[in-house]
Parts: sequence; structure tokens; C-alpha cells
Amino acid sequence: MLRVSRLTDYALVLLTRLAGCGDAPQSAQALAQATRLQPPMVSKALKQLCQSGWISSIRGSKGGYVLTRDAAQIAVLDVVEAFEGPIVLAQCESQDGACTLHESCRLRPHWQLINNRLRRELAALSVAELSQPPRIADLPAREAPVHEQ
Amino acid sequence: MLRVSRLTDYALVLLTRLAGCGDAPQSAQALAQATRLQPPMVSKALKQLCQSGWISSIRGSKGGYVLTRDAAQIAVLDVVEAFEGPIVLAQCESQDGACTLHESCRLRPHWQLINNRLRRELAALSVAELSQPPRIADLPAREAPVHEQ
DNA sequence: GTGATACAGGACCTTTTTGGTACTATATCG
DNA sequence: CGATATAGTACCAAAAAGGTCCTGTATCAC
Repeated sequence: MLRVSRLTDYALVLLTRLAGCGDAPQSAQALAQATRLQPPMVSKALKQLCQSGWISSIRGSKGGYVLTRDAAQIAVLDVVEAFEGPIVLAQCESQDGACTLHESCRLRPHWQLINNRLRRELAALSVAELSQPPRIADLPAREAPVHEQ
Repeated sequence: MLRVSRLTDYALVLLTRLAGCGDAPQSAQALAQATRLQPPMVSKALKQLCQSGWISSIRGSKGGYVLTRDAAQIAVLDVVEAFEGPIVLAQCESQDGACTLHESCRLRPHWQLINNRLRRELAALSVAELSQPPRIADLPAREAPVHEQ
């Protein structure tokens, strides 16, 4: 369905929340309440964020999770790729050049281009920026010739 | 995994192939051989393409499939959305505004922006363009600050 | 008309992924 | 010591993806 998994989504929400909490450790439970996400899934996302190194954990009472770096230094791209693997929208990019199709297939460079644009987009966006509205410059009057949403 | 389904991928390969075959109907079998894709999946993709109206079918011997319009008039976006549904990378975009999270969640406009950029990208690319290398203007020397692939 | 070709439309199955839960162990604070 | 809170892992169920097969029907060639 061309969608990031729910866990990835939760991870970004949680990081954004943590970014707004200063240095005080936030427990999984507190984060779940603040974000209205289900506690077990919050724990799962936090653990994976911990393993990926974006946050660190503090055990014991008064424990919780804190960001390991400034939110402005965390690119959305890195979080997404930590949870989803490399961004490769089409199959022909998934293995290293192992496109089994006939040599007449010319799609690869196009997909590479699209993947790279999306990566660049996500790389330019930090968790710190997620907690505030997009910059005006990023919001053209008519953004795209597409559906309503 | 943030990837289009294999069927979507196949559909684009098949459309590209059809675009290179002029007006002669191509049978599912011939297309499978030309693209090295498995015949049953080729049939499946062709059927769906037919239902979506991108190609039309001709029964009987000497039958097959032909494009219903010029390949330059088929946007990759439309094919992808016909197979994958609307492009909404994050959950919060999936239902119409029904984000159940706390009102402090500010992620939606960012995702909308990213979705729209990707859509615009795919809308600007036609099946006709897929069969030849990307335009030089689209290939910067260093495209993105990301992985090797 | 008959038979071969080729699409139409499902039904079906298997595997993988996703989403979610539960339980035990361990570390810290008071 | 006991309460709190994370760590790690194992598990389960539902959904989606990926792929196959079969029956029916339309068209062309002979």
C-alpha cells in the first residue's frame, strides 16, 4: 500500500513528543497517555528507537526515555530507514542490481531518481521541525495536481 | 517496507513494453516472454490494467492487449494509484482527517507535503518517458546525501 | 461449423508482514 | 526490601502479498 508501517509512524510521533519534553526522562506510560497511542505499541516503538540509538533508556523508578541528541539533528529519513529499511519504491532496486528482467527494461534509473528525491525530502526534515507547522515557503498555494484529501 | 507491490511494478513494465510495440495487440504470453515475468502474474496485471482502462483487450486468436491512449498521456502516478490506492505515506493521512491522536500532534501537514511532492513527481513522469533514460536535467552529479545502492 | 487461440473472472492457497499481547528478567530509586 | 520501569523475547491473530489454477466465452483460421 505504499505506506510506512504503524510502528514507524508511532516512532516519529514519540520522538516529536520527546523533543518537547526537555531533558526529563519520559516513561513509556506517560508517552502513551500524551500521544493517545496504545501502551504496548509505544513500548515496542521505544525499544526499537533505543536499539537504533535515537533515544536512550533509564531504568528504575523515575526512569524513562530521553533523546540522545538534539531533535534538530534527527532526520526523519534516518528514523524511517531504521524502521523500514532503505527506501526503494520498486522491486528492481531491492537487490543490488539483480534485476532479472530483460535488458530492454529501462525503468531502473527512473526509480532511482524518484527514490533519491524522496530520500532528499525526508533527509531535509528534522524531528524538531515536525513539532511546528511547515515553513511557509514549503506550502505553495496549489501544491499538486492531485486528489483532495 | 515502503514499496509498491510487485503487481504495480509489473504493470509499469508491461505498459512500457506495450508502448514499444505500436498498434499490434500483444498477447499475455508474448508479453511475459518479452519481459521475463511469470505468465500468471502478467495475466493478473494485464487484467487489472484493463479494468482500470489503461489498456484494452482483444479476444480470440491474434488477440491481445493494446494501449488505449498514447503512452505519453499515461502518468505513472495514475497507474500507481490505480494499483496501490491513494499515496498516503503515513497513517494519519489514511482516513479523512480522523487522526485519533492528541491535538498536540503536528505531523499531518508535514506528511501532506511529502505525499504531495511524491505525487507531483510521479504525475510528471509518463510511461513514454519510462522507456528511455531520464532527461539529463533530472540527473544531478550527486543526487542525494544518502546510501549507496 | 469446428477447433485453436486468447482473454474474463473468480476461487483458492501459501507465505510474509503487520499489529498487538504477554511474560520474565533486571536495574534503579526511596 | 519493594515499587517502579525498562529489556528482551516469545507468541498470536489478522491482513496483505504473491502466486496458481480452473471454467467460461469470444474471435480467428481453416
